Amino acid sequence: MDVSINPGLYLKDPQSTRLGKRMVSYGIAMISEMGVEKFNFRKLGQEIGSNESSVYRYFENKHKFLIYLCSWYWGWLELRLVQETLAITDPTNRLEHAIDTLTRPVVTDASYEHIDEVALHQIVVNEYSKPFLTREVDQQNRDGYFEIYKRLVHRLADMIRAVNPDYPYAVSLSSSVIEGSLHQFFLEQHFPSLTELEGVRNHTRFFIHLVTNTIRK
Amino acid sequence: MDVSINPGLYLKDPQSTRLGKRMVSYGIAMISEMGVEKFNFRKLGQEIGSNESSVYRYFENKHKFLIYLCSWYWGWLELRLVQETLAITDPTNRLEHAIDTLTRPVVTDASYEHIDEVALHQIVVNEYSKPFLTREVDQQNRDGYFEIYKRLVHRLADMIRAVNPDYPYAVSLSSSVIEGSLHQFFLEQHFPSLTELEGVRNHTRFFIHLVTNTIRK
DNA sequence: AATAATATAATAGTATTACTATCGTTAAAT
DNA sequence: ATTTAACGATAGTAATACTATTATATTATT
Repeated sequence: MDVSINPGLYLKDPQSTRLGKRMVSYGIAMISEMGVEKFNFRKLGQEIGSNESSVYRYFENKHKFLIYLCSWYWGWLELRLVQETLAITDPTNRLEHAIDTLTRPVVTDASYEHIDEVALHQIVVNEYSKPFLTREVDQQNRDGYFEIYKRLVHRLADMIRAVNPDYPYAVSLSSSVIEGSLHQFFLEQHFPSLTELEGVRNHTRFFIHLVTNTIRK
Repeated sequence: MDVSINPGLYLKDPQSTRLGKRMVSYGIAMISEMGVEKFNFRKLGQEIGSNESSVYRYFENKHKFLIYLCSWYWGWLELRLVQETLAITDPTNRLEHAIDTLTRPVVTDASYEHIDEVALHQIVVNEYSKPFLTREVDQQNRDGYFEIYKRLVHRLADMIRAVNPDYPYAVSLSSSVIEGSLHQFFLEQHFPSLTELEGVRNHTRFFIHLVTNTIRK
């Protein structure tokens, strides 16, 4: 199964060549270490034994590269969400599994060799709103760059509605959980006094409890 | 009542001079219109009929200027929170009023002439995580630049605990509400398909319902 | 195998930005 | 009246995010 990404996010599909895959792979490693601010295409070119200009032939700019990586992350999460909930017929049970999938700490997925999901999660946690918080967000939304993310939010919202069709804020609750999960991971790392969710299971516990109580009839 | 801000955020207190106040006032207007990316001190200097170098004598850099403005916002919110909940003795009632204060759309506060709270809220919504999402966040946290924000989160957490002392995630719930409120405003503006909270009262309804149900015994 | 087409590497260059440094002038304090 | 501090104006710097160009390597076509 492959994660499909809006072609507007790249000039040449990085999945189509060895070099392109190296850009993605090393890009994830570098950004998770140094952050997007200090990352640039010159450094990436050097790191992969290639050149700045070659990277620019694959990606228009750094920002789109970041959106590309985040899209991959959300697409991957969506795949896992579908896989892990497909067989579950009971709505409540399915919703709980969905929240678990979306909020528990990420571990490496062997299915994708050249992508380090843990490092990618680290990026998304530490830069999660940067793809959104720019003046160009509305244009980029129109261009469909956030489709995967939006689909994910709606999937969870559907599962919420399946448990309680009368709850009027299913989408807001869903977007709160997905964004909130990242935020709590961020707090755990940088502002531990602002969260109690240290440890592996607490994220999931917190959000399952929150959602089930919120939508209880 | 004055909002007190960590002196490390400025070189010279902008509240202490007319020129400084103009920097803050026009800075808010400009950033809310053009966003932090396109905003810079040269433009601000021009706008206030002064000079880039003068602005640099008040603020070390653009990022600290943004943190200064956000701190002002959070300090102002904290003041309102205290004012509006002080007289309420019933914990549940107090918590609901607190959430209302923190989540309802901002309207202008006549007490502060040179600050446009609505524009400031606009900034916080559209750039809310930028003060945090930098590599320097840990150092800046150590320097105390986020104390006001943290105090606000703990205030709300205390009120949550006052209603239900057994709920184990009061701080996480509090930080989720405060961050989530901004996020839902952001979605309303840029991704209306990801939220149902259009209109004036829905934000408050959503969060009061969420919190009270979540911590219900 | 020869040739054409394409992909990549290397380098140089440009415009912008986020500051710093300097200095003359104005305003405020003593 | 004189010192001191604040401000305004200009120039300069280092870094960044690209763009443009050309040479070289790789791949595809015949």
